[in-house]
Amino acid sequence: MKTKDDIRETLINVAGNIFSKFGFKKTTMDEIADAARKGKSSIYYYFSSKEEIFGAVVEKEATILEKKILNDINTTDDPKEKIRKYILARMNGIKNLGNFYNALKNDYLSSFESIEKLRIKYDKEEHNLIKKILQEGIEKNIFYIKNTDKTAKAIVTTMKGLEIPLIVKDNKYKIEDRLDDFLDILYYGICKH
Amino acid sequence: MKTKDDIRETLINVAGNIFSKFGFKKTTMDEIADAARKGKSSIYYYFSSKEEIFGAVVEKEATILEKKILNDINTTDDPKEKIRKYILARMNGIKNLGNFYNALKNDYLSSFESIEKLRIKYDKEEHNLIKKILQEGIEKNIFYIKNTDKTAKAIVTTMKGLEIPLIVKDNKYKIEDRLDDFLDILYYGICKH
DNA sequence: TTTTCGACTGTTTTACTAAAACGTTCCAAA
DNA sequence: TTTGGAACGTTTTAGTAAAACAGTCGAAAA
Repeated sequence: MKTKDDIRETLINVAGNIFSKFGFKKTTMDEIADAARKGKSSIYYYFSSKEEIFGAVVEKEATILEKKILNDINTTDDPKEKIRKYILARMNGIKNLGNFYNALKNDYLSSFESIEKLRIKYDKEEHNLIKKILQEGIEKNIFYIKNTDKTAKAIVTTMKGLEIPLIVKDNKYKIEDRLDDFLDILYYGICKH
Repeated sequence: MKTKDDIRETLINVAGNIFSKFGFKKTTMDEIADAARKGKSSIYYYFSSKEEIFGAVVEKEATILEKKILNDINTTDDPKEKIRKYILARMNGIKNLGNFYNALKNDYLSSFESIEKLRIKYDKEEHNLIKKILQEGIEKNIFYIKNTDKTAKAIVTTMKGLEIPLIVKDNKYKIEDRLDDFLDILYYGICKH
């Protein structure tokens, strides 16, 4: 017998499939209900609104991405390599999460408060993770960084810049091709020493 | 007596004011004509289409920005300082040019071919300018760079990332506050040496 | 000859409306 | 506890006639 949580999860998966295809606005509660073989109003027994079920979908995807990233960076001990793996995993994840993010943007120009809160939460986690890698690099005597907080901020912002071609759906853009040029600057800078 | 070119330029200025306020789509040829105290069809004596006069406006603004940038970076001989001045001038310029760029984006999702060509042209000029500064730095024994072309590409991409908060109109965002953290990484990297 | 513009053309946008679809609630049944 | 049919108020859509639009033309003014 299926528990309440099981059905909730099924609904999240079903809804996720439809949302990723049609975006938030063009997905109707009826469609989700039909695909889940339920009555439309039954969904309201599990979620209080369309926005809430969408938020649950996004949160699930983000959690999967986070796990994948953490897993990837733990395949190495070298902080330099960790940063590399981090950026690669993140960029590849963005391609998928970007679907949801974009779907939102195109539907409503302003996103929801609940999603915005999620974004801020993951931004903070991202910042802390980078910071941790940097500190690890300092301890291992590999990095020399005056202010890990500011440096992490700079790296995160730069990474967001790298992401744009992905979100704008520039298909010919290959991260791997450019990543090493970036890392080279990030690690060693351009000044003589 | 005003020459044809004089009137053309007046029209560009008048149109520029209106375009920057209302964007491409919401600006009508009648409005431009009225503001210039001309009949609408007279404008077609100077420009072949609405798109052409818009292109002329954008080109003029871009040229002004380019002059300002070139002027700024020539106030110093230090390549490091040149890059700093370049980014500052560029970012501040984007705030204004962003008006036009955004106006276009919000009106039509896809921009015009003619504007796209301009963008590509200025992207190339930007790349070459950065490359020139880098080479100057190498000659002066300040920079150590394996591949100036790839490095210039990396810097330009990073700069585009820095621009986003400006285009998204994040008013509290101050470039100056973060610029030096970026430059510190760009110049010296994060690795011990 | 160079420049201007009123009148015109075909197309696109707007303003309006009624009908359909939507998210959400309610409540009785399972 | 869980389900879904019916109903509610709101939003979106489809359709349409009128207005506004970009662009043309040819005659007149400079």
